[in-house]
Amino acid sequence: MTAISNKIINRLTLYHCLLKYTFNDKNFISSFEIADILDLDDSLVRKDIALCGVLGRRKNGYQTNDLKQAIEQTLGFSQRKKVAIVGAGNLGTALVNYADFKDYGIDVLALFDNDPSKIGQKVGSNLILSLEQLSNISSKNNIKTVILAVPPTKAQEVTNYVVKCGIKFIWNFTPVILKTPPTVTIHHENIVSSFLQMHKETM
Amino acid sequence: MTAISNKIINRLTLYHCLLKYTFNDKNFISSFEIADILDLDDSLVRKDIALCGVLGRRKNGYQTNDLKQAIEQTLGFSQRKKVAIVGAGNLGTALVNYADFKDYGIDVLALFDNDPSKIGQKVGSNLILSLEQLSNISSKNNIKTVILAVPPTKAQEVTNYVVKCGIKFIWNFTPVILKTPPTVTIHHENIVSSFLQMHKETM
DNA sequence: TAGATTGTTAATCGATTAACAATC
DNA sequence: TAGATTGTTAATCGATTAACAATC
Repeated sequence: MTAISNKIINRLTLYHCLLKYTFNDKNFISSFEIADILDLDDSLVRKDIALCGVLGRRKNGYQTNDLKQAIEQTLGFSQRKKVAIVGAGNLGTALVNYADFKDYGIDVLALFDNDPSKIGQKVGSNLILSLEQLSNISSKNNIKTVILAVPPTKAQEVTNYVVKCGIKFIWNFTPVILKTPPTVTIHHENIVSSFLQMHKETM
Repeated sequence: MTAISNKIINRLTLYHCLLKYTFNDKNFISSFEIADILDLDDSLVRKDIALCGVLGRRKNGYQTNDLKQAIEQTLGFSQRKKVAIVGAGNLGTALVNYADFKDYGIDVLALFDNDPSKIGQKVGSNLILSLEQLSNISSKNNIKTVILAVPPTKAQEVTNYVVKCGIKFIWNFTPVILKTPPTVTIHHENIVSSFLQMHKETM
């Protein structure tokens, strides 16, 4: 299978948001409506939808339920993705409680920190565990993905450790460019870049 | 001036992270080194750098200080960007305390919520204010940008209100596709899309 | 029917990569 | 000098847009 490009993944999630929140009471939606609200070209929308294997009706557009399910199928929302969060600071604790993750197949199973004063405390229903336990818990639960939300000064050191624990995907919320073996996939979450993109006209 | 593309903005912030955290003790860095660590083509790196107006030395590469400052200049880190956060839930409070914002010129001036039980409480050094006060405070402080971190059910309603208050940029952390007049710039922060991009090989 | 909309091909646009002369 | 690296042009690749026949 040809991997779907990042841009297409991004647009498909936007279509999904539209279907879930904006057009949840409609039966049909056309490529023109989607294109209009998201400021895209209508033929681009049709191509994206064709990629999900959905067929429209010539006069009515696409059935919203079909389309929503097809997007979920294409993006793998029903495949559960087990995740551990490392770093129980502001961001880590916010992400533990991020309710939307569940809808997209992301299950946060554990929250780790190094700080003795935090270990043992609860964040929502999650207990903060000592980072030492990651190795054990990740192998028991087959966790391959870590959300990294530690201070920049600790980022590389903690990365080295989680890689040793067998972690294969690191969603990096620190500003540090991490070095890892080629078998590990890093995804750098560049929150500030996103802000600057919004403001670029004023730069 | 031709606006810099989103992709270039993203790469420039990554180069900046490298200079700030990884190569902060080096005097020179070559396009090959940057390309290697970020898995990019070296000529792409040189083009990006040329865009910032930095000249390298044929044998040594680029001076790290020059390059870092030029990126900051190009991306406008020293222009202060005043921001209000609307929604004092987990995410809103995490973002208020996000220390890195300052380094990029983002000043969070106020935090608003609708919930009477939250209003008046403190988050770090910030007081949670009633959303009714946004109009006043944004016009007094010339705040044109809002970070929207409210529940999906309130997203459009609150958006309508902040637009009425004169807000021109909305950084949308909700999953709802917002409708606004064309004079307002929306930037949809699609956190889950980002995760799915990382995991796409496993889809 | 006439109008709206799909599905898809061809054309265009923009971004990346390859190549290489210049030169420190 | 020889080697490394820039700066930049030309070639390629991929993504978007335009166009339109098919058809409900």
